[in-house]
Amino acid sequence: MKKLTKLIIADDHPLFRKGLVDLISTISQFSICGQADDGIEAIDLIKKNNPDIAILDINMPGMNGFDVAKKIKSDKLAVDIIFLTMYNEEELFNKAMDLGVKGYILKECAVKDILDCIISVSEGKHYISPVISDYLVNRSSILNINENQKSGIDKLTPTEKQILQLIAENKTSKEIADKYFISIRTVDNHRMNICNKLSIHGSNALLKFALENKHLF
Amino acid sequence: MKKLTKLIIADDHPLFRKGLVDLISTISQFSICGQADDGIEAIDLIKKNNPDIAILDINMPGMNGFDVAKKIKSDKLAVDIIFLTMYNEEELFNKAMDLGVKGYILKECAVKDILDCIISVSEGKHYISPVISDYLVNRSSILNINENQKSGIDKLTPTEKQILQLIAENKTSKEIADKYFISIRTVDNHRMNICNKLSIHGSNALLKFALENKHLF
DNA sequence: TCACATCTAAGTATTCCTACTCATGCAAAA
DNA sequence: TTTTGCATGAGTAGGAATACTTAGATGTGA
Repeated sequence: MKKLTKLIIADDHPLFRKGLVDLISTISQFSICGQADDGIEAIDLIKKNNPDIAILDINMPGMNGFDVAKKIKSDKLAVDIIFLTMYNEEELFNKAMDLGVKGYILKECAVKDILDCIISVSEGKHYISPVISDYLVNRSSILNINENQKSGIDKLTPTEKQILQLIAENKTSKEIADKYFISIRTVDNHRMNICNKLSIHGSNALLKFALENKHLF
Repeated sequence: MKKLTKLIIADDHPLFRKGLVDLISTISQFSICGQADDGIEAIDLIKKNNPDIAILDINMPGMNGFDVAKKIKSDKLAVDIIFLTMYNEEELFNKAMDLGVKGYILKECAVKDILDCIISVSEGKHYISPVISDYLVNRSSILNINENQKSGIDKLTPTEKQILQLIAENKTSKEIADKYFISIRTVDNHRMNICNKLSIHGSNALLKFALENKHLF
């Protein structure tokens, strides 16, 4: 016999909430012990009903999902969090990860995925929306389009790439020069040539570029 | 009736390869049309046998998995790639994503996960090892330990956080000063105070910190 | 052989950031 | 009320990166 898992749901769209409730109700293992319109209500419900899992919409009036997750963390409430969101932005996803969220699914996901997520989390596992995986993957194609065409790392010579690598590793021009037994002025010239080839300008432009794109070379 | 999916396997550990072959052979849908000891052999096999999926170990002598994936991409070979690796490092994972790899699993994964991965990819979907998801999630705890205790962003005043934010957005001290109608010297002082509170030193140290940690504030 | 790319190096100037010290005004807390 | 924290501003110094120019050495391919 399965252990009963108690859930609360917080979402400011009543219709969506109803759909979710209906979906979860089809599984006898789950019991919904509360529904909230916003984050503040959600926190109240969690403290009152002590659910195992809280399904939180990120975008809510007043306290949003992140605020609720922070509150749960700071108050050390024993509840696992699932974020349910419309946005698949990397920033949001990373923030959620940093808050220790157990599940992260997009509203556009298939019903099966949403159920899978709740089941996984109820079993103590993590679950991240397949679309997010796809997103992480597809990031490559976007990046490749942007960067193969726009930034043209391809245009760099081997030496230039090597130097760019070291810049990304926090090395100064002097350190690079010492490492290869060449003059700082040579490194300077390479830096300038790289800047020109990549069409980047301004203070510390190369460092910024190198840090943001080091996964590409 | 299911369509037959042809695979090739490249791994420099014969024993592991045998285990994998035996595992895959239990599923009639799959047919292994080649095995390779290293990357060069893998490329040959792919060109000769035209498989649907190539399962590549990242760590191989000569051409490694990344080299093979690059070659596949540059030669526009119509084969989906699954990376099978011992290392769950974020850098490697991100690089794999950027190469358009369809599946990414760790050797430590359960047999079921490995099969799930192959099946998913054969169905045209992506599959990323659950351990990687866990890794992405657990990164938070590591980060939180490292950064709540070590870096102490908490110690910063609101103004200092605001300035740090702008630094992360590529603003120079002058731009920040202009934006808030304050003197550059004031911004300078804030920068120095931030550096001291975070115990960071060196050229462009703040910019580096801001870029690497902007997801935290 | 000639042209071209690349690596090497130096000159000069400017801007930006770091580092440290000193000082004033304000508001909240002790 | 005095102290403390914070925001504000300036002086001075030096290190580092950008920006632009010129130029010798080397190797490759046409």
